[in-house]
Amino acid sequence: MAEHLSADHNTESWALELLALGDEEKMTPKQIAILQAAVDVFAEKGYASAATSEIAQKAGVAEGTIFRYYKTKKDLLLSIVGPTMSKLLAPFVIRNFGNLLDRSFDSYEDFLHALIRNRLDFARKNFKILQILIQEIPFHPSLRNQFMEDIVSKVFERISAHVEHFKQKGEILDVPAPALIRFTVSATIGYIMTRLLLQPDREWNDEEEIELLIRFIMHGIAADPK
Amino acid sequence: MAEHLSADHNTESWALELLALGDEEKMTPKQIAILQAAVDVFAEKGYASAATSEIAQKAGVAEGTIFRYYKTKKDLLLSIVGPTMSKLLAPFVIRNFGNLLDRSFDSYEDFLHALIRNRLDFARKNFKILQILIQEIPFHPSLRNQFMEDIVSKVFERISAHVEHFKQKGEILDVPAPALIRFTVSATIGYIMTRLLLQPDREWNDEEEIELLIRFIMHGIAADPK
Amino acid sequence: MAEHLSADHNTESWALELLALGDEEKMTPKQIAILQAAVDVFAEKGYASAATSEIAQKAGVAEGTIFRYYKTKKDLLLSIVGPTMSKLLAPFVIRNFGNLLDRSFDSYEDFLHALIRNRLDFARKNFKILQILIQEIPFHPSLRNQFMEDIVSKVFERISAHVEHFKQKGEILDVPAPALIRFTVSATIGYIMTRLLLQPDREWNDEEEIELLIRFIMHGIAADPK
Amino acid sequence: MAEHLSADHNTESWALELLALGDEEKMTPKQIAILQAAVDVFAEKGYASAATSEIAQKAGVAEGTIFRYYKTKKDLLLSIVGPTMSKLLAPFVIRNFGNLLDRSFDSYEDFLHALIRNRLDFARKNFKILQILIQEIPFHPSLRNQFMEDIVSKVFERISAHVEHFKQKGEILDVPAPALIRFTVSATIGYIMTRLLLQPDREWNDEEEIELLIRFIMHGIAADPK
DNA sequence: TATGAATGAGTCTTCATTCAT
DNA sequence: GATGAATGAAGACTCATTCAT
Repeated sequence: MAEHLSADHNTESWALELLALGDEEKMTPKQIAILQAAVDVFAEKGYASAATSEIAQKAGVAEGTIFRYYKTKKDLLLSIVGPTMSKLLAPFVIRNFGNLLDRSFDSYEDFLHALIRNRLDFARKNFKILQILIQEIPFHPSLRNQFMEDIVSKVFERISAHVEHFKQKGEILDVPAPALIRFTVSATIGYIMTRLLLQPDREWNDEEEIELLIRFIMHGIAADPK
Repeated sequence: MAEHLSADHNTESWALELLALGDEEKMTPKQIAILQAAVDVFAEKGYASAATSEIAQKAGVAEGTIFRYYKTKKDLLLSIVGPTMSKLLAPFVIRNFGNLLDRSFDSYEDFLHALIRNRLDFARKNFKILQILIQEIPFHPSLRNQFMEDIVSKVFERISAHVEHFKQKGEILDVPAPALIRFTVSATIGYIMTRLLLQPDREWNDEEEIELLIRFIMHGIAADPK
Repeated sequence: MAEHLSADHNTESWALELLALGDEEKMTPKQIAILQAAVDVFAEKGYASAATSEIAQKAGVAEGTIFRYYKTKKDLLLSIVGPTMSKLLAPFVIRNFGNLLDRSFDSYEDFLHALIRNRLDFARKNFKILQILIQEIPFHPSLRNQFMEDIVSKVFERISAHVEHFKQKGEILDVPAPALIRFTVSATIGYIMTRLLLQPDREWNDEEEIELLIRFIMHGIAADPK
Repeated sequence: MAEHLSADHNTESWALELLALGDEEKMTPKQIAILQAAVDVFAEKGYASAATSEIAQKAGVAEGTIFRYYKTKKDLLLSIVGPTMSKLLAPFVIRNFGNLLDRSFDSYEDFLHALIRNRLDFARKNFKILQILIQEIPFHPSLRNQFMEDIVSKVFERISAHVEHFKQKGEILDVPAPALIRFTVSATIGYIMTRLLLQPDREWNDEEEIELLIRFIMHGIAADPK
């Protein structure tokens, strides 16, 4: 699992291997143009305010062409956010053969480091789509369900395994896992959102910030707890 | 400041005093009905997909009546989220006469406790409006600006004052305030969102959870912090 | 029943009394204009090829106005043909109190005479709508069912009563009623359609033609029927 | 003429001989498939609501292929109903060499019998196309003209010849031929439509029904006219 | 003040037809 | 010949907004 949570340049290579089906392979240039234009317009205007005519124009195709590839505007939305939601989940559901898990990370710090870097890279690469996803989840039951059932519960389950593992090793507090996970994930998401959404133009030294964040998560912000 | 960050029953009393102008005073019953209906429909459908006709129907007024009070649909939106955005900010911008701040909280823990309780109560009371606000901020420059300039920067500035205060007292780590604040706020928002949005139906013991959260923020999740 | 099958100038007065609800009373001038325009365009182009924009234009209203009165184009169609279908049926389902039936007509000829005149007048008055009705019945299950169940079977049932009555009186042949009715109705419809549809411009002496038709129905076309 | 009005198994043999040009000879399998699919879809949906894409799919050809054989959708329609309209007319326009007519039928009853059987068989074989034809005649002037000029007037003319013949023989009433023909044809069409369209699932004894129908046409429905 | 009928621009979607392959 | 991707005009329908009452 260390591999698919690594933050190498090919971070998402596993994803491509796993999810390539239906992705931008086997797609015509026009279809790719439609998808990219749709991502842009959905992100800028929001799904409901996005006009298929504008998407078509940005994609350089006739409006009717969109509907050859996607039966409805909603299909277009789902074909964008659906696979990304799966990719969001992917690194957590990779099968860990044998007891790979045990040897995966030497410490919770290492796990955190890989997790944060990996998801930061993922968010950077899929920024607009994630934006669309977050905006639209409340209004599309299918998305909402997929998110709650697949993402929230499965990610929780997987991280839970790690957390319990390190709890048993005595590395982290023996308190309920949900609270631990919520805290960890909140801090991570908070960093990523500030980094990419709130202050994208600030100069960031990611490595330092992540080290600091991990220190916060592990030891808090209280001074010298002696 | 202790007062306006307290979580008493009258938590928002200061808000009423400060922001009453334009609020539900001096409003006709019809206008109040319109606002309430609009909040419901905006929250359920999203601004763009909300029909003014549905709002009118739910409010029990004629379609045209809405436009007597609000020139456009967008005005209606802004009249809902604008004041709430101010209220979101309010507890942080209350003038602290003299050096009230110094004596406000005995410890950062106390400050955190008041902050979390207060904002949780606020979020609970204004749940739907906050939902609308978060949904619409990306699509309305006026909201976006108000949020970035008023909320983000001013809240940051105020919390920053507290943080520096406790940093000088040697209670918290001498690291850049932005990271400290981001971490604190992320953990707080993460709790509130889980509490109200992701798992509202779970049984929550808020007092215990908040205590645990503060312990996390202060001392992290590592076991045996000696 | 002799009354409502009479062919007086006020032939349809009973219908107005019975079916006035929802008819052109309580309608705004615009709604009436829409209905009339729709009848014209549906009859001329057929339902599927009729454009709501053309109906709006002919009615002198905005296109959106149509949809204030009729949720869909199909609703508009049904609101036109539905009531007419009921009126088509009406003269046959009037309650005949007591044994009114027995005394209604002195002979089958009298009955035929009233029937033909009455339905000819009705067809003349509702020519376009009947045209639309016939065109659209095959493609709208709701119309089809209404037609088969209400019209065909109920009209059959009512005429059947008359036929059996005169059969018992020894006026008409003792053969299965369905064949008798089919024959009578076919001859009647054939006359009406030739009269109004195939050769509307020919000069017609309706009274003579109807007398001849009744003679055919009663005694056939063979010469010297001794 | 007795031949082409007979109801033998090869009833339509004359048609094939006469109208084979442009019919299913010299046609590629694809073209035949297109025609058959078009008949099905036109009959089911109506011409205006039929999608060429659906026809192509049902025919197992590409959408573009249809337009290789038929320049427009309307051409496709006309190529279906046009020849059938001719066939509808055919048995009446066969040249009767010499005075064949005189010896054709011994009686008007015989003529009627052949006519009814023949057209019933024809209608059964061409049910869907006749359905399409009747539906579309009002909306296509070319069809309308062809129908009014070719069918109505020519069929009238031919039958008229028979009628006059039997009138002179003293077999049928000496009243205007149009009324006689209209009556005869109405009764015939009424039977065929009931038989095939209104109650196709009922058990029919065609021979008996036809005999009864002829009796009605010849002698009416009045009991014992002595 | 409040109404709600009326508007018409704008939306998504369909589909006959074309044309490069 | 045969394909099917691409087109774009046209269609049904929605909805924020206006205005006479």
